[in-house]
Amino acid sequence: MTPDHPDSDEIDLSAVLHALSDPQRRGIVAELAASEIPRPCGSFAPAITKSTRSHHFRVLREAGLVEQWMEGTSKMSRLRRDEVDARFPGLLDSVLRSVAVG
Amino acid sequence: MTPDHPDSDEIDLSAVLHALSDPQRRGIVAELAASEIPRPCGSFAPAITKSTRSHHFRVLREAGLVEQWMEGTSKMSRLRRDEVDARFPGLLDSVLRSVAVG
DNA sequence: CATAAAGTTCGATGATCGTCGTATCATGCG
DNA sequence: CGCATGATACGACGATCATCGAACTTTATG
Repeated sequence: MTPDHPDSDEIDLSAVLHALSDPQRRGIVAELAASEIPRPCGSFAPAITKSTRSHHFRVLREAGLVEQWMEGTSKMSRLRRDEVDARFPGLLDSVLRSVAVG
Repeated sequence: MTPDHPDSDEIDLSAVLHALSDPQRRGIVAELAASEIPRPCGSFAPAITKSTRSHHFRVLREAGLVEQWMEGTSKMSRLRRDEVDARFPGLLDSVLRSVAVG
């Protein structure tokens, strides 16, 4: 796997919770969870700048929440649901359910 | 309720996740969940300073995770498990289970 | 090759964070 | 009252954060 993607068993709880504590990033994760088909970064959070979005994706990737790979000129993103679930069972589900609530 | 304690329906997800993203605070919450009987603040996280501990408890209280009240010269703390569960079902459980993992 | 599109990188800026030490406040006890 | 105890308030410090704009890289396409 490309660099900056931690292995399943190296996903850090503090990093995950910190990554999810930002509403912008939580929105990206929620969208990613809802679509299930990989999408380019640019199709998320259109209200913010390219550089800010790039920063958010880096945080998500380094926390282990998202896998990314190049496809042409686009960088695709996928939610690492299974890996996160394997490390912290139920955490992602409860957070995603909470996003819908409040 | 004393000030700085948000109502159940006002508990903010970002605040909760941010509060739980700090290992020190996560340890306090885990201890609080394990004991179930209220304990004074001073009996937690003995490695850090009083003022730092006071800061952490304020973050936890303002996030809605902990309720505090005075008892003599001690300030007691209780995990607001039911209130947090009512707002974000399963979230606290999954985080506490994750604390045990890694 | 030239241009366009999609992201990254690099400061920079203002805000927030975790930690500390000291001073302060409230309560209990002699 | 005077003193001890438990906790908060107030700066202060370095670190990190979210955001931005401008410059750069990479890939595709004319």
